[in-house]
Amino acid sequence: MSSPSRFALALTQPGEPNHPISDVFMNQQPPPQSETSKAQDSKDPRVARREKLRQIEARGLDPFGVRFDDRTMIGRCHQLSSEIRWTREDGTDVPLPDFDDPDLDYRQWKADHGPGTETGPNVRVAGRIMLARGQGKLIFLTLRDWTGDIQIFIGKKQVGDDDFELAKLFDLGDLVGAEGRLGRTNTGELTVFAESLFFHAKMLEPPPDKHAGLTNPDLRQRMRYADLAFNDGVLQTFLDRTEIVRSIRRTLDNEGYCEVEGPTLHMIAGGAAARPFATHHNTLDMPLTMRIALELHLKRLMVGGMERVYELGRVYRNEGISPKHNPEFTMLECYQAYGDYNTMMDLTERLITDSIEAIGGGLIRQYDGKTIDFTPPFQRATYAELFQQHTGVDPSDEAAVIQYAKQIGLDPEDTHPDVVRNEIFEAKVEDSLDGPIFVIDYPASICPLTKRKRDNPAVAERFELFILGMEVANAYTELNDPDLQEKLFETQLEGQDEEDSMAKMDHDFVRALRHAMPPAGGLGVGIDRLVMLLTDKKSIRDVILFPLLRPENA
RNA sequence: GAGGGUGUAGCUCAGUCGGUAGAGCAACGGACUUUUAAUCCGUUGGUCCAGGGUUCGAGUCCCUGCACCCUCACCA
Repeated sequence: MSSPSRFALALTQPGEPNHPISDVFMNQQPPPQSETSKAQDSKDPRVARREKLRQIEARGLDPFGVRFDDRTMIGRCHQLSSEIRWTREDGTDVPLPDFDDPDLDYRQWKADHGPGTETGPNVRVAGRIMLARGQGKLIFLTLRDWTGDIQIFIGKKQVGDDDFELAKLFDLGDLVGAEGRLGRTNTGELTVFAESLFFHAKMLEPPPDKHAGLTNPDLRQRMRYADLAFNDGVLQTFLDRTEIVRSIRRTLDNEGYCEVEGPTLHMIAGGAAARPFATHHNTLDMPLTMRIALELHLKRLMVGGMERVYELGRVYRNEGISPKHNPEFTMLECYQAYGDYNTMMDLTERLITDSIEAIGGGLIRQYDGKTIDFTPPFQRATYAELFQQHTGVDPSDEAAVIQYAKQIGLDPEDTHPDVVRNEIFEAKVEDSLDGPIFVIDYPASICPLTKRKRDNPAVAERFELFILGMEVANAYTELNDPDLQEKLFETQLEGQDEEDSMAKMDHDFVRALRHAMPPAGGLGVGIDRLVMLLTDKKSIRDVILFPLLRPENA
């Protein structure tokens, strides 16, 4: 976080002038007693922080601050550094040296070019104290807001005895403010030379290790606020996630899509194969499930005339937790009337390349030490081709497929041949798909919501996008034939448990299709996995702010 | 669900063969007006995840439980 964030909007802050807290806040109340005063508490760093809080109050300041207007965001300070001038006594400006040069000795440079004076714009910054270096009657702080870090110079002579006493009550993690001139220290570091100080909020808990941060993964997830505040890059990852989601909305909005909000409580958890969370409505005395997909309601809307429609929202699947699975996760589903799965392939590429543009870093990216080239068009290959390539077995040769399944330890008995094929595909092909690659044309019987190819009803017009073995997107030419849909809902594939089936009878959905849904392409994207890939994060928990955890031990 | 790993100071981590509980950072006291994870001197700080067992003696060995991580299974 030492470089300014690309969250450009945050660099300016609306507001009115305000006043140092000492002018507007006079707290005459006695300081509150700390909750406990047991002997062992003297060992606890929290006690020292409570004591400083009391002393801040005793100085007539609110240890939890007041409004602070006309703030200069720290990223903006870095931009304003170009306004720093070095003026000789004769009034001429000397161009400043290159402060990025690690060998620069600014003290020497000033001696060589002086005598003169450095001037710079006045700024008012606020943020969290990340580092503090005391040096007698001097204190250096490293202050961080969400646009970057900057150093604050606090000299006893410069801020006065009063503010210097206040600065001695600062702890790592406190939120403070400073007003003063922007300039450079002898080493050339951009610095706010404080003339007055402000106190905004006391951190009463001890901060994590100032260098290592909070590394305990359990604590990082339970105390995400501390993870965000003290671990480098965490905030940026989540800001990147926001940028990716914004970009996806922008891309779809620009293409004329309309965003909607479907119900999250479903009577029938359809649209995907997954176990749902069960819940209950009391007044209606009715069992309900949390949605596992967005699909069936968005298609109902296409029947109603929403020709380009999408929803970007949370779905819930009551299944295992792993580095790639969280019980609730974010899906995008979008549907385009009169399109097909090829339409959605092109759209998928635009959604991803636009997202990359939004967070920067280029189309060729690193993930876990591997390189992913997102330059479109992405590779395309059929399911059957890849099957043949990776297994050496012709997927249309049923006997050979069964033979191969037994060979790799699968049990093909009483199981539909397409399910067997797919188990082989998942076991032997998916993991080696580095991609980005569109796998197209799936066996029809495992795709009950997908239109079949006109010339080959055994194949469904479906693709999945794989990147480094991870399924990122899934799309169909949507099945809009109500009679076939009803039939597919009735067909339970052999060897498949009911809860594993995507085909759950939904009479209302079939009735909707009977009102005529236009031929359409539909796409689903796992947003969390896309964010993982674009931000180089190995665990879905690193891109979900508050992943599901077991309750904390008391 | 199975296997493996981890759990020690506020944080990050050592802890040998079973023999008085350690370091760095943070905190507290002191020196220092251009530092950069500031430095230097000094001090304080422990339910060794929980419970049980073996033992003269357990952070260490054994059993049970809990939490987290990893791999696998499940899960498009």
